Amino acid sequence: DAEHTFEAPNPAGPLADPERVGGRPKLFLLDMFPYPSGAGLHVGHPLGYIGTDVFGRYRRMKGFNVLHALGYDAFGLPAEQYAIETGTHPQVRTEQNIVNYRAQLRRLGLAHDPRRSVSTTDESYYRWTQWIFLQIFESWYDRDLARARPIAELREELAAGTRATPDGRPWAEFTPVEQRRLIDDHRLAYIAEAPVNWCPGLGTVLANEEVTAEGRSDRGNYPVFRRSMRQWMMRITAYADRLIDDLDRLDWPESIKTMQRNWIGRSHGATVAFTSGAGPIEVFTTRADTLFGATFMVLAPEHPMVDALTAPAWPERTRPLWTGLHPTPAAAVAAYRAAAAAKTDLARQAEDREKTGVFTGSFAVNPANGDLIPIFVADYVLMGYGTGAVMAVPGQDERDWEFAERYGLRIVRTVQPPDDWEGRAYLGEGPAINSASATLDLNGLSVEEAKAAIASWLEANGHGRATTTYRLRDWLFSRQRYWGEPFPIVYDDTGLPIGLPESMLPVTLPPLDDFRPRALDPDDATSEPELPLSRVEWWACAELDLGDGPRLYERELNVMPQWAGSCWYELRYLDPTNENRFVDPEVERYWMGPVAPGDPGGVDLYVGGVEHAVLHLLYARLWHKVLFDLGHVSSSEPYRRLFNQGYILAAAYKDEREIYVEAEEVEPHADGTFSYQGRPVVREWGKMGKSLKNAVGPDDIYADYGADTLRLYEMSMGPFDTSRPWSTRDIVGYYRFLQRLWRNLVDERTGAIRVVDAPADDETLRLLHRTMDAVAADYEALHFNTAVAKLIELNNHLTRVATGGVPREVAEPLVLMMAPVTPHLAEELWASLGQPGSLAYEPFPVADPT
RNA sequence: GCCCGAGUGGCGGAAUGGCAGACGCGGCGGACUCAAAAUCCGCUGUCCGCAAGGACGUGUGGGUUCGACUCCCACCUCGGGCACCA
Repeated sequence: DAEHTFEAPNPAGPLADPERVGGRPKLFLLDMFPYPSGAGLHVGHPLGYIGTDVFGRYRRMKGFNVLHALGYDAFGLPAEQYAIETGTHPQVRTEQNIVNYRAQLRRLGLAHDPRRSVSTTDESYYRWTQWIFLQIFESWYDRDLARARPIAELREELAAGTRATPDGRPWAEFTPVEQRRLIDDHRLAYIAEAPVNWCPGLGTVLANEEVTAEGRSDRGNYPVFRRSMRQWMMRITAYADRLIDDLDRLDWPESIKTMQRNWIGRSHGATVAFTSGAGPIEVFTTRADTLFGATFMVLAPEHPMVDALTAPAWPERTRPLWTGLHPTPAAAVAAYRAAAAAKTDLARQAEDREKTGVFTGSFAVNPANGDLIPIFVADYVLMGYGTGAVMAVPGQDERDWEFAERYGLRIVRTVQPPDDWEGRAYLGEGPAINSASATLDLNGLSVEEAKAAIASWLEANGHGRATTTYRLRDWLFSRQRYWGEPFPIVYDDTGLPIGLPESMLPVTLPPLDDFRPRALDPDDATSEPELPLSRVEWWACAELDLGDGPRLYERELNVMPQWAGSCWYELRYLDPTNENRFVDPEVERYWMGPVAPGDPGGVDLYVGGVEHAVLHLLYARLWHKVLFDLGHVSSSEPYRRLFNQGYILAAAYKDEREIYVEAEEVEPHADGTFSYQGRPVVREWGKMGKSLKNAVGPDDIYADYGADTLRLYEMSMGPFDTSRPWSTRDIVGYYRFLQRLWRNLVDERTGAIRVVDAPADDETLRLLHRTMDAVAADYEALHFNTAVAKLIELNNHLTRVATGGVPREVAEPLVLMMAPVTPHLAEELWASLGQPGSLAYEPFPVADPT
């Protein structure tokens, strides 16, 4: 039955077919699944899908049990934005879009297992997204064991006294609410009042990863404001080390690994305590060796100690430059803080990095030499990194040098620069200088030696210790929108969150006609988010029996971010109809389990664009690691091998207002210029899509040339990992090739097969075997463009020599070798050659070694 | 500024130490046709030459090697990522 050709058997569970699993090797192939946008597919979308399909078909012919499926990532802002633009409900819109996508993709002949095509918006899917959320909510990170554990175990340890409470009080003396708060503070999914990215234009807060360097929203390009709000967070920082270290075990492009490493931003250094009138001020530094050169301190404006450090009056002879002409330090600090708070990240960028700050009126003691050093507040120090305070060493830090110059602060070099050094702060290697006291002498030591020496001195004297900090922040996980997974969380009258029992899942998204976020002024930082789900009064407050009789609870009214569903979809592909578990453990072990010591396991090949380097690919790793820690999966990473396919680029045209015009309607001129509706436009190349108005739909291509030609063309345009410009004109060459191939094997007038049983000549045989070798190697290496070139060569040779008919011993392997790229044509030829059934599982031709 | 990646005909690209330009587009010429399309055959890096043939040629400059698109050094250009992260 052709309908079931590409159904991959599981070893267990509802899709089990142990006989067909047999002793075959397996291949789990995965594409980054699409958002089913209303605009439909363009020819750039399926490039990756075709590539994985060719590879999957090839491996199937090599005897592999291949799992290849495609689902839909349909929750989230893009789907909702589109629904708002078209005035249709997201539910309706999403269903229509998926139907449309399925139809368009079906024509491409992708060998997917249709039983496994899930949508993140299906109740049967997001029930498990909520279930996994609860697993995360009900877990904490045990730093000693470096893994997540069930929260119940933390409660037991606290109750038994084997783990101390933060303030040392016995657990039994905590009130029930205090106990819950303490537990909640340890959860991997937790609620916190924290600085977040508030985007009024989208009506929601956003994750750091969704905000551009310009301080605008990744989607829609609206301004984003830093603001403190109470939100759900995921404790991704607990996993920072493992997320970095385990990259070494992954077969991923080095560039993506580097991006993740940079995003996590691990720095080894030391925290050093400086004594002050308000108590010790902790700073983080990667250059503790320069401690003798710390001539002032700087705190972020939001630093909690700023108030306590603000002196009642200016010390005598404080320079006007330091006071900003304010009568008191308090006035100066208040004015500076107000100015800093009013700035968006955008404004901070626009200021061109000019360092500003204000003196607090108080001093700290440099522990190395006992010097009294002034304490400043300045916004070039960020509260979100390290301790939010720095020891300023202008001699060895460019930013501190700039600040010191501007405010006339002392500069002491503690590393000897080369003789010809004409620069300012010196960051390079050199012997330590000016770095000795009665108890410590670093002079003459190299940077590394000095770091080691001072680390032990700090530790021994109680002034500090070695520490590691990360740029990575916890993941902001709630959104003030409608079209997302509801949290499986309710609140009782304490206002503390309660995870719903598994029996109450799914918490279905209630129908809501007025799903739009309230229109807010995108530039108004002070506006408040409004939760669309709060409009559903019957739902927002629910009577539930959570074990102590029916009571009223408030539901969580935020929804999950669009990334939630994509954090685990590959696992659901494995066991899409399982109603008892998100995935059967045996099924997961079969498809994703580690195959050797040191192998993290995971999907065998994951193909997608580079744009998810620090979003989806980081979040999915986090979820997977939590599931691994809790024993729900055997693989410690979701994606063993990652491959970034290139993009299809297309010419885009901008008019004199810098606005893109419909590329299809642009007219080229003989002199190389272009015009649109009579006005001149300028050409550029960019990723095909709606925003550049340069999308080419697949339907015309299907109509003119057929799906096989489109597949063949996209695979031939260039290396799989390289972006390449679309050129409709070039397609005809591959169409001609397929026609030539057809005519070589089939008489066009009679429809009779042009295959002869006579043996092929030696030259043809040699070429055939060379081709079999090379094409297999190319498919294996994802070098589809060169595989096609070699098949064309073989066919061109046959066109020349086999005028009386093609020997069967050449025709059959040629058709089989074509099958991964052009399956429709190959199947037809295979049938014409008198072969029964599909060639999908025919062995791929193997070259005769002689 | 820092970190990646890439520069080869008119165009997309091939060759990863061994005949540079496979394969495709486009172009030129020819066959078939009343004609056109389709198809088939031949040519198509640049320069000199009627030709045979010769010289030059993989961003630029150097180096390693019997031999370099390929390896090394420096630079230029383009693309991507990060960017007050202490």
